[in-house]
Amino acid sequence: MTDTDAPRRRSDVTRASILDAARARFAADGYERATVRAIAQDAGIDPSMVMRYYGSKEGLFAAVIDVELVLPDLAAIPVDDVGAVLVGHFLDLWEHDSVLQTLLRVGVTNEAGAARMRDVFSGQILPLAQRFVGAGEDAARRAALVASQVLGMALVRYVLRFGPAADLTRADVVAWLGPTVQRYLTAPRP
Amino acid sequence: MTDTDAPRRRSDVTRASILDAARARFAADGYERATVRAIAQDAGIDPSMVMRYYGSKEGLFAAVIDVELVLPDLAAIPVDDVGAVLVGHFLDLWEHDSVLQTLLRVGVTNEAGAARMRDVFSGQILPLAQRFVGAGEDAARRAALVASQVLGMALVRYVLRFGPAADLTRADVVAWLGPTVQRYLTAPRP
DNA sequence: ACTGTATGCCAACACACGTTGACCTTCGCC
DNA sequence: GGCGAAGGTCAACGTGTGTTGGCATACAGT
Repeated sequence: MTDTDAPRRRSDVTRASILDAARARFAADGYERATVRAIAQDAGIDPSMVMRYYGSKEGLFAAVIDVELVLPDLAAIPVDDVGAVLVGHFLDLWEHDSVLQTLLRVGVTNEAGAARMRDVFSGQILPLAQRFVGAGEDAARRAALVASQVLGMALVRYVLRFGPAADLTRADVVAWLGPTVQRYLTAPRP
Repeated sequence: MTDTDAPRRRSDVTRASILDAARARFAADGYERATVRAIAQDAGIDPSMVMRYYGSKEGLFAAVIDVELVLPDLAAIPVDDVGAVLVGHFLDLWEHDSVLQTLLRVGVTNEAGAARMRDVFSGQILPLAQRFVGAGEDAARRAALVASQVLGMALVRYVLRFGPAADLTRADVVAWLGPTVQRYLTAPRP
C-alpha cells in the first residue's frame, strides 16, 4: 500500500531510506524525541530532503504508520486454539515489525498515534470477537479486553522492559496469555 | 515523604501549586510536551520560580514521581479474593491519583519514568506474588504477568481511551480482570 | 551536445524551549 | 523604623527545533 514493486523514480531509494530511519527513530524515541535532523542523519541525507519528500514531520509520521497490519486468516483456526494462536501472532508482529512499537510509544502522547492504534485494533480484534458473540457492544467489550492484555504485555516486555517480562520465553507468554485471551473471547458474560 | 504537615515557609503554597500544575501537565502531556512555561502559567507564577524551587525540569519531575503508592494491606485478604481486590485497588489508584498516569505517559519515552514504574511494581506486586509461590524467578514472572494485565487495562482505558474499554463499569473490569490476575498469582505453572 | 528537470546540499530563518541573572517588592526582626 | 533576607517578576541568553529558499550537480529526452 505504501510503495510499488519496481522503483520508477531515481529518488525512491532515498525515500525508502528516510522511511526506514524514521521507523527506527519513532519506534525507539517516540514522536517528540525523534528529530528530523537525527532521522536525516541516519538516512545519510540532508534534513531538507525529508521536507521535500514528506512535506513535514507530521507527514513523515503519517507515512510511517500507514501500513497494513494483517493477521493471517484467523477464521480458519480451531475455536479452542484462538487464544494461543492470536497471542503467538501478536508476538511475531511485535518482534518483526516496528510499527506497533512506534504506535505504542507515540500513541501515549500523540492523538494521531492513538487514533491509528484504535483503528488497528478495531480492524483486527473486533471482527474476531464478533465471530463468537456477534456484532454489538459485547463484542466491542471483549475486543477491548483482549487489546488490554496483548498491549499490556507488549508494554511491559518491549517498551518498559520489565526484566521478568522480557525474559519470558515465547512459549511462556503463549501458555499464560493464551487462556486469558481465549476466555475474553469465548467465556459467557460474567 | 514529600512535604510536612504545617507550612513553615511562606513559599510553601507556591511550591505546592507548582507541584499540582506539574502533576496535571505531566500526566496529560508526557515529559516532553509538558513545558516549564505552561506549568508556571497554570500555577500562576513565573517560570523562573520553578527553577528556584526545583532546580530544573528534571528535578521537578523527580518531585512529582516521588510519592509513595501504598496498596492497603493485601496480606489480610482471603486468598480467593486477591485477584478481584487487587484489580479494584488499582482502579481506585488510577482514578484518584494522577501519578500512575504520569508514570505511564512518561515511562514510555523516558528512562527515569520507566525505572520508577518498575520500582513501583516491584514494591507492590512482587511481594504479593511471593506470598503464593515464595521468592524466586517464578514470583517475578507472575508479578510481571499481573503488571501486564493491570497496566494494559490502564493503557487502553485511561491513556489511549479505547471507547469500549473506557465504557466498562468498575464492576465489569473487576469481574473480567479479577480471575485473570487470580490465575496469574495462584495457578500452577503451565 | 543542449536543455530542463529531478535530486541533493547549504545556510539561514523563526520559534519555542530550559535556564540565568539582575532587579523590584514584601515580610519578619532587632 | 530601618535592614536583611525571602518571595516574586522581567528580560534576555544559548540551544535545538521544524522549516524554507537558493544554489549546485546529475540525469534523461531530444
